[in-house]
Amino acid sequence: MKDNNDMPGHLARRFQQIAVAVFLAEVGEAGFDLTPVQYAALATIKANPGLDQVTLAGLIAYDRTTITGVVDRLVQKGLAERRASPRDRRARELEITDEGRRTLRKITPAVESAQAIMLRGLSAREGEELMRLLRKAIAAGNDLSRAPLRDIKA
Amino acid sequence: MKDNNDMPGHLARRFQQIAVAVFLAEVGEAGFDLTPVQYAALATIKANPGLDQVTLAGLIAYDRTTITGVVDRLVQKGLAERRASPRDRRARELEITDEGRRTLRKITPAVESAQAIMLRGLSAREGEELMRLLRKAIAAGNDLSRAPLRDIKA
DNA sequence: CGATATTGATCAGTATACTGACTATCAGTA
DNA sequence: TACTGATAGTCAGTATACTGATCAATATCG
Repeated sequence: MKDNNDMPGHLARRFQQIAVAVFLAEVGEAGFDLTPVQYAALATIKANPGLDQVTLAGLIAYDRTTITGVVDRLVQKGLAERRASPRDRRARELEITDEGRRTLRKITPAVESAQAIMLRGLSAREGEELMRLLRKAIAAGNDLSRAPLRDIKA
Repeated sequence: MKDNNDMPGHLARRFQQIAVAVFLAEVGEAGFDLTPVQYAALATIKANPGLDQVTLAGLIAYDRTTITGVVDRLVQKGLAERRASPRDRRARELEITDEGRRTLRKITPAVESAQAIMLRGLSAREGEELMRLLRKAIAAGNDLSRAPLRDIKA
């Protein structure tokens, strides 16, 4: 039988598990309580003020049913605001708060240090190559998950 | 600000997400209802008859609190058995059932096809290189998660 | 031997992810 | 305009993962 170590699926799970643990450890040591998912959502809200939840989900490849809870927690922590859209009464517009901006700014060193720690077993060249291969595999499989990455609609 | 695509953590999450979706789709089409996690656990039980839950968790790098539920579901589906250990009354010995063996045998083609689909954007050489780099990064970060990979105790 | 530490398993609580269903709303068309 | 289809958001239910706690049993050491 094939070993676990020959299964890309198993390696994917394991690497992700380590990535999350490292992120939480670094960010926690810096005094913040933010998950990788919450961080990415908050950074994306800041970069795209007023976007709705479906667009946010598409930009970071989250499921639309997951994004509800993530935004709930960002709002509850005072980092983001959710308000009804004036143009589409189904949609909610998302906005980062000043507190959210402050948090993002102060948390950045911890986030970048976490990304480095995840790759600490690899040389700089290998780290680049790993990211290139992941990007390529992900691009080819983007539509295979329920939550594909999507551009902002024109 | 750094793009998501430059963050190994984000790429890890995305690749894993696709890997799980592909696994469930392939296995589902083959007529089985087994998650990647359940599959790995069942295959490991088969390869190590009579092992206890902590050892199982270590062999596939699962958290010990997660393994309880996974084994619950394997038992509930009739694929594995959990019984008290005669040597250590705290421990549960795990055994695969005939039904579990049959399922493993019949599911293998779907599992292997899933592993191929995950890498379909890459050449064979690139796929090998991706796995090598993941293994290397994982080895260096093994102890950073709460559920590190562990050998069977001597 | 007895006190202490460790270990195997489980539980409660929280946070992703997903399936599938549902409501409200909007868009396009006959 | 009425009908149809699509879309935004949410909810209930299930399955990983983790934190931290607890209980029972074993191991270790003075």
